[in-house]
Amino acid sequence: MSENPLPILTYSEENYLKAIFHLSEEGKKGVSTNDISTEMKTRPASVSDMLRKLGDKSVIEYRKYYGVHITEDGKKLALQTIRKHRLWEVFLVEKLNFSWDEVHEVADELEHIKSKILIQRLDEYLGFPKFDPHGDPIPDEYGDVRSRPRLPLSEIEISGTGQIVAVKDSSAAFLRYLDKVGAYIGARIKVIDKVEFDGSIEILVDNKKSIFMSKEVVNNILIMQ
Amino acid sequence: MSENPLPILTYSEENYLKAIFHLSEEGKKGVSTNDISTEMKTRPASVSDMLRKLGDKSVIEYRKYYGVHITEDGKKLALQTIRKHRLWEVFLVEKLNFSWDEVHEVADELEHIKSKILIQRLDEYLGFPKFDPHGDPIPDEYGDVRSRPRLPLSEIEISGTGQIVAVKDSSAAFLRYLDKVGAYIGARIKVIDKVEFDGSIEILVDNKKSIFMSKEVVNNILIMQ
DNA sequence: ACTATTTTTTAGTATAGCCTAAATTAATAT
DNA sequence: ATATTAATTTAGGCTATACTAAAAAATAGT
Ligand SMILES: [Mn+2]
Ligand SMILES: [Mn+2]
Ligand SMILES: [Mn+2]
Ligand SMILES: [Mn+2]
Repeated sequence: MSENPLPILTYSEENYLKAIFHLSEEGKKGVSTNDISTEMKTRPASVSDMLRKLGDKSVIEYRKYYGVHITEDGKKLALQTIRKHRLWEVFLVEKLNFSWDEVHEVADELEHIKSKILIQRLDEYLGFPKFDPHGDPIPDEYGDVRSRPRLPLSEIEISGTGQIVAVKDSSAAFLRYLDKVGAYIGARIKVIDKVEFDGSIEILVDNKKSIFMSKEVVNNILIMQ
Repeated sequence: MSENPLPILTYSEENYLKAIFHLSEEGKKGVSTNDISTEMKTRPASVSDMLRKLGDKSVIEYRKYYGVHITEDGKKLALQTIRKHRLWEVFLVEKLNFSWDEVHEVADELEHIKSKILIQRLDEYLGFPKFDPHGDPIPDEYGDVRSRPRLPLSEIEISGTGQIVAVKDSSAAFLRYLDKVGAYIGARIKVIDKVEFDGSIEILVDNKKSIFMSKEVVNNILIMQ
């Protein structure tokens, strides 16, 4: 049953693996060198180097020129890092009064602290939260994720209703925009109108405010119906 | 008044500088390459390399073959790292129920997280603590330290009394020994007897238990009278 | 199918941080 | 004062992670 122990990754390898994991989520195809390069803000040549290393450690399957697939071991490790990232985000928001647009960079550093007991105690201290401040599910220590069904706001029909459960984009700019228009995780929305021409829509938030949202915004809000 | 901004140090440079700062505390003389090498568990050749780099960044004064002195900038930076280290230690003990012998390694990682706001909020969240779990003073954000007068238990005369305010050695082995014999920060002690031959002493802790302590132990307990 | 374009990899270089072995300087002991 | 010893630095090498430029492979357009 229990195979070789999971390999130990460097700070940098953890970041690449996390990026590959996230890119794998969208679409079943292999992840391309260029996509990783864009995500990681490094040059493609550096990515090729790193892919060889991650391949050697068996956290990805790497066939030159054909993109990469994450392995089971890779998934476990990526989910551990994601778990830490999201728990720290909860800590920052719930305990240190950070706003949801301030936590990402700091969590990107904190996620690499290596101490099993630290994360267990943190989890306990936070009351075993299931979702982070952006609505993303927090994997348990075995990497199991209880994700709720969710779909982009753009897919909701006119007069359809639902609740904002997560955001796809965690950039400060986007989150501050949401703050400005009064949108937040948990808000109830109703689609009033959809403009086919530009993909924009009009919605009602908490049955109070009517807001126009561009396609870019609408694609990054996730709804549970 | 305000000079050039302080240089940005790498993770490794921060660790070396912190070590140099601590070694500077004991005795006014320059810190030797060998002492740093011992403290950092790296070879002297690696230390020489690093001293050149730290000298280039003006956080130490480096004269080849004559040991190093830390500069004002260096002191400020070292104290910032120490502040972070000790605040995280308080967090781990007070909030996450770590025992005082478990916090050192984790804090040695956490101390490098770069976020001013994080440390300010953490400080506030902890209630602006003045001392860490080992009794060491926590510098404020300007590097000012309000240290209390303290001297090694070995210096207390027979029938002298005092309170344990800090420990010099923060190793798990030493701290667990103190737990075992019922010594802790804040405990009141009275020296019953001193053995000149081996430097050991007999003390009364909280007027209850009589304990024999070796020279090694006695040198690492700090007392306020 | 063949060429043009895009993507990816390789080759070669740089920096940080470590190492060992050799050379150099300082300290010490007679 | 000189010789021996100890401390320190230099030289050269290794690995990790980046980079640019060039080569190679895959893909797209006709
Ligand atoms: Mn990260
Ligand atoms: Mn998040
Ligand atoms: Mn450290
Ligand atoms: Mn401490």
